[in-house]
Amino acid sequence: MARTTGSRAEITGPLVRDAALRLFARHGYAAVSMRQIAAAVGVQAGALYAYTPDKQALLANLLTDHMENLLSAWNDGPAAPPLQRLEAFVRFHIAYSLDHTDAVFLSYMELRNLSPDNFAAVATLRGRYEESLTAILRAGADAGAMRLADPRLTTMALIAMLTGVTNWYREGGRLDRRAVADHYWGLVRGAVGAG
Amino acid sequence: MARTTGSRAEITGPLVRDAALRLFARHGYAAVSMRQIAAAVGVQAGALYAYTPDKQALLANLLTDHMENLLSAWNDGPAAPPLQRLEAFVRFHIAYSLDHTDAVFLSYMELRNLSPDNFAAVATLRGRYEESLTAILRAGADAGAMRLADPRLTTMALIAMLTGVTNWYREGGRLDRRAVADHYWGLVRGAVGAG
DNA sequence: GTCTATATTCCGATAGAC
DNA sequence: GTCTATCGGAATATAGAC
Repeated sequence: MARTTGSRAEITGPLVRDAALRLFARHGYAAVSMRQIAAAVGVQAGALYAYTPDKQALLANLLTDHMENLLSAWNDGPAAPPLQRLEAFVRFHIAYSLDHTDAVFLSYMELRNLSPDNFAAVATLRGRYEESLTAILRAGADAGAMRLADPRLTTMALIAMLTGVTNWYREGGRLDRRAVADHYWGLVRGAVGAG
Repeated sequence: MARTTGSRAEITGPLVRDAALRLFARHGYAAVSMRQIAAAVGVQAGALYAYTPDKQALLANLLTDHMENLLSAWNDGPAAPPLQRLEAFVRFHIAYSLDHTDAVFLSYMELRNLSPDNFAAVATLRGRYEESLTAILRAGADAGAMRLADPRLTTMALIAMLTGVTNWYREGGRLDRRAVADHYWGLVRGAVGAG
C-alpha cells in the first residue's frame, strides 16, 4: 500500500479520518498508534501531522463532527402528532446508528479521552439531541397520546435501547433493517403507553 | 502510598484486581499502564507479575469473574408467574449493574481486547445470561401474559435499556434507586404488552 | 513477595530534504 | 505534502538481590 512521494491532499485528508475512525472504534483510541493509522492510509507517520496537530485533536474532530452530523440529519416535525414524531425518531435513530456504527460506538466509548473543552462541546451537542426526544415525549404526554412517568428517564432509557441495536445487528441476519425497526417501534410504543 | 518491602500476598492480590478494574473502566485497558496499577496499589510494577502472567490475563480474569458472579447472583424462580419473574429480572439487573458499574462498563467495552479464547469464554457466559431473560419472555408469551413479536430481539432491547442506567444514574440525584427501578419496570411492562 | 535495574520495543512528535 | 531519520520518553516484561 506504500506509495512513492506525491501530493494528494484532497483525498488523503478524508482517508486519514476514515482510517482513524475505523481503527479507534475497533481497537480503542489509546491502543491505536499514529503509525497504524498512517499504514492504513498508505503514508508514513510524519505525514499525518499535515492534517491534524496531534492525535487528540484527531479524536475530538471525529466526535464533534459525528454529533453535528447526527443533529443536522435529524429533522423533527414539531407540527405533526406526537406519536408520529416518535415513530420517526425511532426509525431515524436506528437507521442512522446502523449507518454509522463506528462513530456511534466511538462517541460514547472514548468521551473520557477528550480534553475537558472538547468533552464539554460534545456533551452539549449530545444533550441537544436527547432534548429533542424529551420534547416529543412531553408533547405526547400533554396531548394524552402517551402515558409516561418521567420524560427525562424515558428519554435515556429509549436512546440506550435503540442504540443497542448496533451491538447485535448483522447485515444479512435473521431480520432485515425494516423488520428490526418495526419491532423496536412496537416496543417503544408499548413503553410509552401507546400500545 | 509507596511501602517498604514485605509480604502481603493475601491482601495485595485483591488490591491489584480492584485497582485494575477501576483504572481500566475509567481510562480504558490500553490507556492504563502496569506502572499506574502498581502505583495505585502501592507497589512497584514488577511486583504485579506475581499475581498475573501479563496484562492481558488480568483483563480476561476480571471479565470472566464478573460474568460468573453475575450469573450466580441471578436466581430465577421458574415456577413463579412470568410477569413476576420479569419484574424480578428488571430489578435485579438494575441493582446489580449499579452495584458493579465498573465491571459492567468494562465487560462490554473491552471485549475486543480479549484473545479469541478468552472472548469466547466471556461470550458464552453472556449468552447464558441473555437466554435466561429470553426464557422468561417466551414463558410470558406462551401463557398469554405478554404480547411480543420476537423474544430474542426483545431480550437484546431490554438488556440494553436496563444496562444503560449506568450511563446517567448518579447517587444522590433527582431519583433514588427504588424510583428508577419502578420507572424502568413500568417501561418494560409496557414494552412487553403487559401494561 | 517485593525491590531495583534493565532489555527491548514502541510511542508521539519534530526537523529537514525533496 | 510526503519522505527519512531521529529525539526523548514510556511501555511490557524479566533478572537477580534481599
